[in-house]
Amino acid sequence: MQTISDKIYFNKQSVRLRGVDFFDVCAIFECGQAFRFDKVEGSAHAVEYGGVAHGRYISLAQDGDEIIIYGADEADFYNIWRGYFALDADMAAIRRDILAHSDAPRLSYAAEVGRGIRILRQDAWEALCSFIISQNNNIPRIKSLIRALCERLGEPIDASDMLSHGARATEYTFPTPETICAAGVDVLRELKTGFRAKYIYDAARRVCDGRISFSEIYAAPTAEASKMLEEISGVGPKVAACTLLFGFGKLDAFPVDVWIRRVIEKYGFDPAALGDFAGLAQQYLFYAEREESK
DNA sequence: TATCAGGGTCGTT
DNA sequence: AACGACCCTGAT
Repeated sequence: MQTISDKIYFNKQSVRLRGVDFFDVCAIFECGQAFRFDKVEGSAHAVEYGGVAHGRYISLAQDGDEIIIYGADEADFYNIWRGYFALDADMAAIRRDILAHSDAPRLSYAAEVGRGIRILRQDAWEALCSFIISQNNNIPRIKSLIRALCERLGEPIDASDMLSHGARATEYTFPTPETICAAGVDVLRELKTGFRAKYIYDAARRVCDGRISFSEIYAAPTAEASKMLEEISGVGPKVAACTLLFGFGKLDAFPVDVWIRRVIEKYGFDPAALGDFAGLAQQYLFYAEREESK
């Protein structure tokens, strides 16, 4: 197991890590991989983001190389958050591998801009559903649609002790495929998901009746896993790649979206043969391009 | 107020 | 392989 950080301190409701490198809370949550975390305004820390993942509300604060996870104890840290935040990944080695596969100046630049990005290990169903919603949509609306979906069909979480960390008194889990099946496609329409309603419903149906098997997708190589996901109506190569990258930990998945097309066009960037960690390279390029457009 | 575009995909040529 | 349609809304 890779060294997580120099020191870890556990309290009843928080975990503090010191000496963490390649970890930028702002970049992690602003690079468009997770839609349920928001910046905590008026935080006592330099940066703090709060949100729900794996059925729990937490916030992640950062001051320099010190990270604090609020709302987590030692058991949660080892069972959930160490993996979720990829704290066991050898980022230096991964970055060396990426840069050894391509000497494109734009990539080395973007890898510096996005130095602190980590690919979060999100729940597979949540990732699938979220990136179905993301198609032909903008990030603010994607976030508000997902919030509405969770408030309507998710389970309430008592987050009253996290109010000072950006939580509402009640937060909601991401709804299961079973819940979405039971609710029906009309509920998804009411939430104004538009033409995506039938796609979300089809995905839920296929997961519930076993036509989509997450364990088979996990076991399959990325190209085959993508074909399995593409059986779902409304899932093409891009949504499948995002699902595999963020929900199944397949770091070689390389989502090609409008921003990456732009990078390929503008810089003559060649995305072929980026290696086993192409997905992180994609996040570097995506993040750098979007930051520049602001 | 009007128009464009948004982390794409589908159905039709 | 190319092209328009698609729900709705954030941005200009």
